[in-house]
Amino acid sequence: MNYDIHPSSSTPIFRQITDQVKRFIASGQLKTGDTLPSVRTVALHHAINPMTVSKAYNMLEMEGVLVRMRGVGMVVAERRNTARDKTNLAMPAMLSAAQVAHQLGLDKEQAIKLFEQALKVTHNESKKNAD
Amino acid sequence: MNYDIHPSSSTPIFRQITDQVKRFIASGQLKTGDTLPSVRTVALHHAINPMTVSKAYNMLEMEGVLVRMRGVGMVVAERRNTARDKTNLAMPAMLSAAQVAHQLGLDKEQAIKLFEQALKVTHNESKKNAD
Amino acid sequence: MNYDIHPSSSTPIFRQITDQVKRFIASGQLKTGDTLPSVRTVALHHAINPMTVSKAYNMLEMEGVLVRMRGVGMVVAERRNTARDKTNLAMPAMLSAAQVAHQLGLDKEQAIKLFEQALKVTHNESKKNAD
Amino acid sequence: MNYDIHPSSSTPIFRQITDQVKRFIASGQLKTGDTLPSVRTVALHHAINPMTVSKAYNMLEMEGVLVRMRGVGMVVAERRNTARDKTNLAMPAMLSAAQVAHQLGLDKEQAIKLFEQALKVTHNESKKNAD
DNA sequence: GTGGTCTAGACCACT
DNA sequence: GTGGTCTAGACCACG
Repeated sequence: MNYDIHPSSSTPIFRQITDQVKRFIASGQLKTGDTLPSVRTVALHHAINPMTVSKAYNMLEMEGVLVRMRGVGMVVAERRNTARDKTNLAMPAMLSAAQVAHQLGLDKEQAIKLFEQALKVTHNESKKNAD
Repeated sequence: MNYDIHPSSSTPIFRQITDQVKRFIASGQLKTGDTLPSVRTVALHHAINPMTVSKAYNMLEMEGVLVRMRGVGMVVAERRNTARDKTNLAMPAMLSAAQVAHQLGLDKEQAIKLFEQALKVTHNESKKNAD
Repeated sequence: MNYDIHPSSSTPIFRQITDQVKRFIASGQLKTGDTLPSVRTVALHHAINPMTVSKAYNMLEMEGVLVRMRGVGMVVAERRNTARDKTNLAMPAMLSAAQVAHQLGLDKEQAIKLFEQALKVTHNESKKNAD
Repeated sequence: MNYDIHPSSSTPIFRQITDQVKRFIASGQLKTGDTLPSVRTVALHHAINPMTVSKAYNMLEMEGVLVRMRGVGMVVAERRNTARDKTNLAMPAMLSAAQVAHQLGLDKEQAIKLFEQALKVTHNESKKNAD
């Protein structure tokens, strides 16, 4: 289970982490009781500030997504209704991609073609990272 | 031609302006050679600072969307809408949407279905704004 | 005798005119007593504001380069020492080109090669305009 | 690493900064990954407004010269100095120098001779500044 | 600690 | 009339 961090992205790093944790839970890659990678591990692995990771985990704890277990670390809290979660979590990104396509005057077919390309790229990337 | 400014929004005012100008151009409401409302006009009309408007116009000039014509104002630049340009502009948003879909464990069909919904929503939004 | 005006250039239009008039005189294309194209002609031909042309001519008159003759227009004033003038007039542009080349880390040969290309382009342009 | 700021110069302060940063990079005093002096530091040190410095850094970021690293500051971006890039960057200045030469009636040899002089001057200037 | 955004108001250059 | 530049000072987000 690896985070995909882009330090130069316009979205804050802590936001990238919280969003991805939520998505991993919704997709079932993280289940209730699973422990998350430690703050130190993540910070070292991605060369980012531990405070940033800690902040992300804290926010997830405050939202009730994670629970802090002494001596263990952060673990995934009780599972929620994932079907609906998935849509809710996916829509913002979908909408912004759709908006961009619309502003560029792309028609439906062109937009979907590009999106399919992006899916392919993403799929390949994740395989590469798994090595 | 009026901008829709929300000073309390989390997206910076200058960004709201740049986005809308791009949208106006993409939709054909602004065509090559058209002059934009002057910095002062916009600033007075929306009770915002001229610098803010100026910054927005400036960025659009640097992106090649507008051209500054001395003593005239900002003018819509020649549109060089290569297919390649469009792809380059669209890919970042497409990739982030694809990443979200992938991390949620959606398969290709589900992802595209959500994307089509987003396209529909965006389409309707733009029609509403045109009223 | 045609001016080469670039309204979108960063150097003001009136400056472009004054500089070119001086160069034409230094090169002998304009001699003492020659009349310059009228403000109206220039303004119409290049689609610029007559006030701008007038301002340029006025500044040249104040510098003693031109003389205003009633009913005739602006005529070239007494001739100056052109050999030295040429160098003085040419150096600023040469220096800025040299500076750019230097900042880009080009060596002497590369810089001169580019400059020769530019000379060729300029030469061809002027032939085209003469048609 | 210190900027040389002349507030009374006719060239805008932000431009003085952008030019110098580019020069530092071209000369190797700043290398990929180096962090620049912070906006506040520069502003305090030269008694100028932070916004002015910020604007300069911003423009360099948009040009791809710098990269903004969150919580770290501005960092020199990867240098992709294609020969083609260089030509594109150099040509405008070359063309305007060539135009001047042409309008002064200089032939190719004379023009190149002047350009070589300018190169020499520029070269000496840069050595002087390096002291 | 870093940069980003905005305001209010001034002065300048160009057309 | 147009936009450009700068100042002084405030508040925010991120790491």
